[in-house]
Amino acid sequence: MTLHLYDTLSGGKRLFEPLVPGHVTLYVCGPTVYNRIHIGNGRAAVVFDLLYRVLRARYASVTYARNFTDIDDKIMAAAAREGVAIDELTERYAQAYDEDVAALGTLPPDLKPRATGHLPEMIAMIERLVAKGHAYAAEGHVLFAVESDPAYGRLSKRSIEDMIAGARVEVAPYKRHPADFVLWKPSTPEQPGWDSPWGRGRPGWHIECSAMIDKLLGRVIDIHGGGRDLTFPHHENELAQSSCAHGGAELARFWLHNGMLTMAGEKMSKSLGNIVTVQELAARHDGEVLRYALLAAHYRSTLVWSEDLIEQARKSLLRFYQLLEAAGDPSADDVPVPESLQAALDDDLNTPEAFAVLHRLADELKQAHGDDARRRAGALRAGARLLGLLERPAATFLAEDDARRASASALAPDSIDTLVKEREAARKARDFARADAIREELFAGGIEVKDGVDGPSWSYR
RNA sequence: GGCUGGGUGGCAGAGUGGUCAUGCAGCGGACUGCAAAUCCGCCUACGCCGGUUCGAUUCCGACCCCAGCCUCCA
Repeated sequence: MTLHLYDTLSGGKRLFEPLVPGHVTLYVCGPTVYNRIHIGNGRAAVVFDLLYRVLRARYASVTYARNFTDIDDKIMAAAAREGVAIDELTERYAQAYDEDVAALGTLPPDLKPRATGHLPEMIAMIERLVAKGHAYAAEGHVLFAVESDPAYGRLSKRSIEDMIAGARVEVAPYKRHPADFVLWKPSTPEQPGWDSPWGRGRPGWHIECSAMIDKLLGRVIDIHGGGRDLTFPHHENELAQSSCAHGGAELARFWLHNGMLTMAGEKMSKSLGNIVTVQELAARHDGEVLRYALLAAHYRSTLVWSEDLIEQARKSLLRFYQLLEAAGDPSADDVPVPESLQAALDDDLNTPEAFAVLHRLADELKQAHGDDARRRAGALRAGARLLGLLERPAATFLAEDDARRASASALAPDSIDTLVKEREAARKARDFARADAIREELFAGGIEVKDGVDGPSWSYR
């Protein structure tokens, strides 16, 4: 079986094979650390975590790097607002990021480079671009000259002319061309800065990724990932810088971009303010449920985020875990990933198809008995594990889900037991009107009573 | 305004030139004192208009609508 991935640059699915056989290099644009991330940011982390897992299952060695942008004007503003030092602020939110994405079931990347740790590399790359005539200094700034790169615009599929036509920003007077972008900019004495050939200053946004990729992963990496909204200008500029600095070499062999999350028809974004943080969601929902919800759509399409989506995800996982428990909760160790599921993920990470496969496996498991059921449960779990799901003991998930229902219920367990006993007594006396009234009361309180052969039992609904 | 992508059943969301996505919700039946769970069945789909074709939701063209990007953004 072969892995096919959609590449933004070539505009289609292509067979993926690493440049160096058996070893994959993956770089994903991480967060600018100045606040808590929202669930849309979480989607990117989960999507590329899934890719990481699929690659690791397939290749002997995968190096996954995800950066922290820890120098940026928004960070400076946030630090000033909160009255804390910049490094304190960035450290706090870098840790918060790690916590948030861990809650979504992501594995830590192999490398987590920070921009502030790579100033010499950035300065060196800017110097190289200046020397090659791709960049120029002006009024303390260093700018990349887009006209020096005939291929500029190829990633986002727009021409320099298009960009000028749609320009909404005022063009700085020192730019030779309106689309030229900043590689280096001067800092005032109060602003953080580093000494450079162009005076004390700080890097532009895009150069860090180019410099860190070059240093940590090599000139040409296999896969570069990030959100769709990074395609332009961030990735376009990264590509221009790196390829111009490296004599035209491609920066990445595959460019992967995940789609956006929307809330009520609009993109969830910090600037629009229509965000819901991962922290807030994780307090109310199981992280695995959130992960399932994020993977419910194909990673390239827009996903409509809603409470209903979360509830659907919870119900699916509840069903899977209940079936696993009924089958003795077998482990997936040494169980191969079902072929149909592997095929779904190998087709550009088709998670909706993968979920359909899991539900089919679950249907078959439900019909099975004994050893056959155990075997099928193991297969279900092995498939789900590749998605980073169903990795906990079933009893753990079910108990935690129950606890969440319990805390949402108005009824205390004691009074529930009392009511259930009362109802059972009424049933014995064939006072069904009374029994049903109690059932209604419990139901209203979020409790479902089930009459089994061993007597009644109840659970949160 | 420019560029890119998309419009699938109540909702979410895959996919395909002619037999099924899948999940949730809903409806009917079996089972149950009644329910729940389970099982069986049902339901309404491919924005609009043309074209290609024996046949198009799927290919082509126009149109309408939506989203993303063009400014920090996953």
